Amino acid sequence: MSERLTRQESRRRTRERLLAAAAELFAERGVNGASVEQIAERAGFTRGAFYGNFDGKDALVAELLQERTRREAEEVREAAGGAASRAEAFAALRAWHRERARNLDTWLALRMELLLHAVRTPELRPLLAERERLARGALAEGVRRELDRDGAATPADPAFLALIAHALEDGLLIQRALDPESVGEEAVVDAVELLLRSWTALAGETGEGEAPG
Amino acid sequence: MSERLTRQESRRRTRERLLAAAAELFAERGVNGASVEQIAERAGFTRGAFYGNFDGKDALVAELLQERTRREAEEVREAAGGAASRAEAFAALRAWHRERARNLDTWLALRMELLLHAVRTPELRPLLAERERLARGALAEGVRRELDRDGAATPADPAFLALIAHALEDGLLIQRALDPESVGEEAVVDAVELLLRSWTALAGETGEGEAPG
DNA sequence: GTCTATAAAGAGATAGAC
DNA sequence: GTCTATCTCTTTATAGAC
Repeated sequence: MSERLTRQESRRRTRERLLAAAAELFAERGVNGASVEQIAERAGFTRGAFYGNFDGKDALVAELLQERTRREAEEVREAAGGAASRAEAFAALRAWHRERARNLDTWLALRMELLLHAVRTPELRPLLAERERLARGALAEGVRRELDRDGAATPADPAFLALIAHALEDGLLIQRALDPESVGEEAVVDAVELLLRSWTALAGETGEGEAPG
Repeated sequence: MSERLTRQESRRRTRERLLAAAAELFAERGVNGASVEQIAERAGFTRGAFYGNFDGKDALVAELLQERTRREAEEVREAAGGAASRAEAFAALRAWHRERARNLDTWLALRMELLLHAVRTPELRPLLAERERLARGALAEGVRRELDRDGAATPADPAFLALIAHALEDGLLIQRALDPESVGEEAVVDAVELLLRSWTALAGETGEGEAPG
């Protein structure tokens, strides 16, 4: 029985190495630009091992997408859990984005590759959509809390404010990837902070304590 | 001489049809997923015509990227030119985005394909970066004008506000492509309007007539 | 300028040995 | 489970006819 577990474990490790190699190559050369042979080779195997563990490239892509989506969803849950104060929340956000800024091109390329794949593969779309909804939901909770802390009413549907904040991540990272000179490393966090401040101001102006939506 | 013009004209038309076919296929199947033969066939030719007009697929991609970039830069210039009132400006923006929303998937996929290609091709990056700078510059002008109209000071560097508004386009379109249920057709325009209103509020609160950065 | 034919390389996938 | 060998199809690119 312990031998069986070892075999399962070995299989799991091989699959993981193949998935990691695929992620690298997809970022570098695109999903279509990376061949099965290149993926297997970077993982330290040959094509035989690949086909022994995956039904084909499409199956691997689908699994990679699921893996990354699940991992990101977990990170969102963790991030939403911690952070008692506003300062803490922003410190965490800053750390998170500094890490991401370090290998922006790689990370963004992979996200966009998987995203394009999902947009073109109807059965995978709900998976991505669910992850995005989750992230926006957590953000909406945070926005509501922050505005509450200031005693301000929410100046618009919190879900819409969260959508704006969330969408800004992709948008600003794209701008930075194209033109690093014009977009600072901390643009995302700076922008979210500015938005929160301005929404607080807007809420104060629109009427204290009013609660729309 | 008129014969020469005719030949030039004919060549130009062929190249344009090839470029248009390539744009369609890149959006549908990705740059790497679309073969030269498929491109030529959709344009109504064979591979021979393709290689008679382009040095290869890479050359066509580079040219497509330049063409699309130039066209978008022109649109930005036109949009920046017209629009006397705020209402006019938003009406134009709304029309523009309604049109874009109609074939969102196609448009976004092509933009992201070209964007990925540019990120991976160092010599093409400045081209894209320039176009983005131009768009942000025009937006910055618009933001400044709108806030001025309200007699409000600009609550932050107008370039940064413009960056936020501009980045939101990509970000929100991505969210809508993944999850149309949760993101309205007019999300982009609605968001920009909300941002303008909240920045006005923030400026009023921070101190009337102050002009930072 | 565009077509047909073809060379040469690369891709995904399977079979059989170990 | 992984490797080597092999099949088949697709791809890029070139040459030569028209």
